[in-house]
Amino acid sequence: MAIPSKFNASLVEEKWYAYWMEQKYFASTPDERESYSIVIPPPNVTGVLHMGHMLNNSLQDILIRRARMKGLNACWVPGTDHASIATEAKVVARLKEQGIDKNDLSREEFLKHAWEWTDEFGGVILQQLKKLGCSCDWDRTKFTLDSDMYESVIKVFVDLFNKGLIYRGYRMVNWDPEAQTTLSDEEVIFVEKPGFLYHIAYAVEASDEKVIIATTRPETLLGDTAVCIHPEDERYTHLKGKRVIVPIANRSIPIIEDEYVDREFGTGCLKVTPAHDINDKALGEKHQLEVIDIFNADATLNSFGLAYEGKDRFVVRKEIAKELDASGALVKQEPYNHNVGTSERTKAVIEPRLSDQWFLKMEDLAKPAIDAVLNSDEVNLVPSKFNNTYRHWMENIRDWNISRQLWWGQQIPAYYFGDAKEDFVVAETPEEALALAQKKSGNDALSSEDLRQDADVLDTWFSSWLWPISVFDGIRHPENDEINYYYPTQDLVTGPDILFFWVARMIISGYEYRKEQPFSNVYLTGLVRDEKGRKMSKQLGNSPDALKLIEDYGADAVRVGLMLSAAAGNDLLFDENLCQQGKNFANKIWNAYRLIDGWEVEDKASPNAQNAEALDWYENKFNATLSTIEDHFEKYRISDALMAVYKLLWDDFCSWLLEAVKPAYGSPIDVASLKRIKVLFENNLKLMHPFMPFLTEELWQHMGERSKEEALMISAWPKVGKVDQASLDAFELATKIVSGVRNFRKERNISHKEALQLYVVANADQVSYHALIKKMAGVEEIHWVEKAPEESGASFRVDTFECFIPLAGNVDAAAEKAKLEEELKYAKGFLQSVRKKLENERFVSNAPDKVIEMERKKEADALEKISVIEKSLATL
RNA sequence: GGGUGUUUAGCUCAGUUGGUUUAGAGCGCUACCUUGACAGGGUAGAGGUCGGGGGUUCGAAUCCCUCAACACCCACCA
Repeated sequence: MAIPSKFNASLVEEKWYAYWMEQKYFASTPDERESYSIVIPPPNVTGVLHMGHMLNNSLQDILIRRARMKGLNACWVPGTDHASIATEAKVVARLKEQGIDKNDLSREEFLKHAWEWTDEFGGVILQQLKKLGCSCDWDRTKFTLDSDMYESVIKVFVDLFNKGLIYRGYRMVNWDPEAQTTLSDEEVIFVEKPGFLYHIAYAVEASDEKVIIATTRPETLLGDTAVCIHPEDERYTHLKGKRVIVPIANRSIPIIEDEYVDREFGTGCLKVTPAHDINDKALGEKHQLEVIDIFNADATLNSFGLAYEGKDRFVVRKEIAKELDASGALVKQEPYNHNVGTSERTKAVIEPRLSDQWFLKMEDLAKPAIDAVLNSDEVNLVPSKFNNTYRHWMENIRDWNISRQLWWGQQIPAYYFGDAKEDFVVAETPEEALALAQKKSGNDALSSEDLRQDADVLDTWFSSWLWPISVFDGIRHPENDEINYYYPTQDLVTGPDILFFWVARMIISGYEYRKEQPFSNVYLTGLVRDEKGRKMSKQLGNSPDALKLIEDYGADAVRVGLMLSAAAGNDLLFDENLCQQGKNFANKIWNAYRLIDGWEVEDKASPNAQNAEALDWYENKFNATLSTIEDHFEKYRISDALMAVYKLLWDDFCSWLLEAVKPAYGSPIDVASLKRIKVLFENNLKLMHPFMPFLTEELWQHMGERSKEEALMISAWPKVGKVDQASLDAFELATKIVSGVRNFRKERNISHKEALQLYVVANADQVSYHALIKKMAGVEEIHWVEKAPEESGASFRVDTFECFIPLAGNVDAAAEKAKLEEELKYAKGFLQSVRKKLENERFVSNAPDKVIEMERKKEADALEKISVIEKSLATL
């Protein structure tokens, strides 16, 4: 059967994926084997596969496939996240296109639209992961809003509330006026924006004097309830106890004193707006100031905005500046760059706002999670440099604002039954809530009609922080077989950008609800950047279409391309050339198979010398490499592991082994050698399979008739065999001789086809792999001699052995001499550097014996080499 | 402002507690070869005073100090 000379990925990928699925190879159920589980970082349900997903899911697939082959019960749980803000924003935008305003809909109507959207686009990303070859147990696919997952979240909320860890607080929060919801601190991105520092004069009451304050937000002066000076600022001492008039508003407010004021900044005089600035709020509380909130939820001004009511904050800023200028109150307006908080999702400028929110107390919860990473090593961050970042955040952790003013999410299970602040109960169901409310109010007549559930939903992360537990239903049924079997999971692969959002919180919930870490290792990938080092983004348009890449290069090639430059924790500069390299590699392996497959077989022939030598060596080399690969995997050096496989296959297997055993054209290979080669090739395929699942499965099936139970993906990972280091060293010497001869040919333009005679000044038993040297170097005969023959020819040196090749034609004596002299110069220089050390008494007396011994050996070798070169020079 | 980390060949990176030949890999580059697996191939080669300066040591890419550039995280002074 003719096999095409190029590997065509598109012809095999779908076939094998379907086959693996049919055979249920991805599925896992608890059994007597040891478990190995990974939970996927759930992508947004409406998301589309991008390079970051490709990277971390390739990594997860590599880990899970290897574990599976190692005989562990491997389980990779896939799923998606409802991503409350992002999804709700998309749904709102879509409704807007259809001419529907969210505010005109009831909660139920809106949720119906949101579910329609989810059903339509949701899970596309999971289908895309299949194209990449991901071996997830799809039967276990979870969605954070599935009813069981929803229930788990509610149960946890109620539990934490009952433990006194969740509380309701009137706090200043980050308000996104566009999404009209609260954001956690982590969702606020500070961006440096150009603005102005406005110097505004406030008239001192009952005086002609004015006091100048500096602000970047003149529009908030309508909410001012004090002006603050530093108590020891002599410039303002005379103003203590006086009052000033707020321009425009014409209100009288007090001058207060606080050391919070930085005397160096601006005018050293600060206006205080407790409703709209976190620091001002603190000042306001301290000095018991009035709070005037001037904004509506959409950041337009409310009735406190007076004439500006209904206008947007940024419009008002300009107009107020104008009005102040007109009245002479605007003293100065200088350009000033400052950091402005913006919403991660909507990019809107955040408005600090006071409102009722739900909070989770974090300090005590965080303690076991700090210990797990920093002391007990129950959770291991890879690379460990993130430990410091983790510590810093965890030790300064603040209470988590978990409520969001959205509809898409788990609705907070708090039920209000009266108007007083404490007239509410928290319960898993409305029925339980009613009972609790009746009890709390002492009013048995209270009916479900009288209960009003909190309108807010929970932060998305409040459901995903339970992910490793809830996917195994460990919240609702803490003793079920699955959670007991699969939890804790082993490895988590994700980006460092969600170390706090998600990873830290999962560790926290793990200890709170399972008394155990959720995973042992966290592999933190880097960001995928483009070849110029820029972050990939839609705006820049520099993010390649992930699916197009798979189409163009094949999934295996893209996986290899990504892994080649993906050291843990380091950003990777993605270059499409890497996919090309992956594709070339796939093709190389494909052709290695074609070669083996095309050989004629001779039943009777017994292995010739170089076949036996080469095969023995490769078995050895394979084991040595496997052992380093295992070491790389243990340290999560995945790209190093791949590189080791890459070199084993390309250099050792193809360039040395196959070239060595390749029969002459038209000649057959002996059956024994071929059999060994095939076994070795199959072992190679196993090592490559986690990286290139499709190609390897295809070739595995070509290797022979296989029954269904013999798919490569469930075959046994090779075990590290014995490594004979001396034999590997001997092979290396042989390859150096081969290289020497090749070099010799190249320098003199001697064709590879022309057979040469090789003289080596050595005993035959000092060098191994004679047959292999002859074949690979195109040498007809190796002569083991005591001294180079005195005839026309040229020499070269390998280690301390002199090699000589006679040449019938003219030898360029001058060129040979120059070359030898160059070599001599190097050897002498080297000798000198070694001797410098050895002649240093302090070195000899202080350095360990082993080091000195090594230096002496270097010296002896150099001396011998020098003498060999000098002898050669003399004969010229 | 505080913190963490990075800086080694043209590019992307290794270099494990300072010492196995005056630094390694992959890609790229150069020359040549190649009509019997693969031109997406082969063989060989060039290319680095390990960011600058100082120090410790018999010995430093590796440890210490200092400077510089870059990256990320945290906080945020109106």
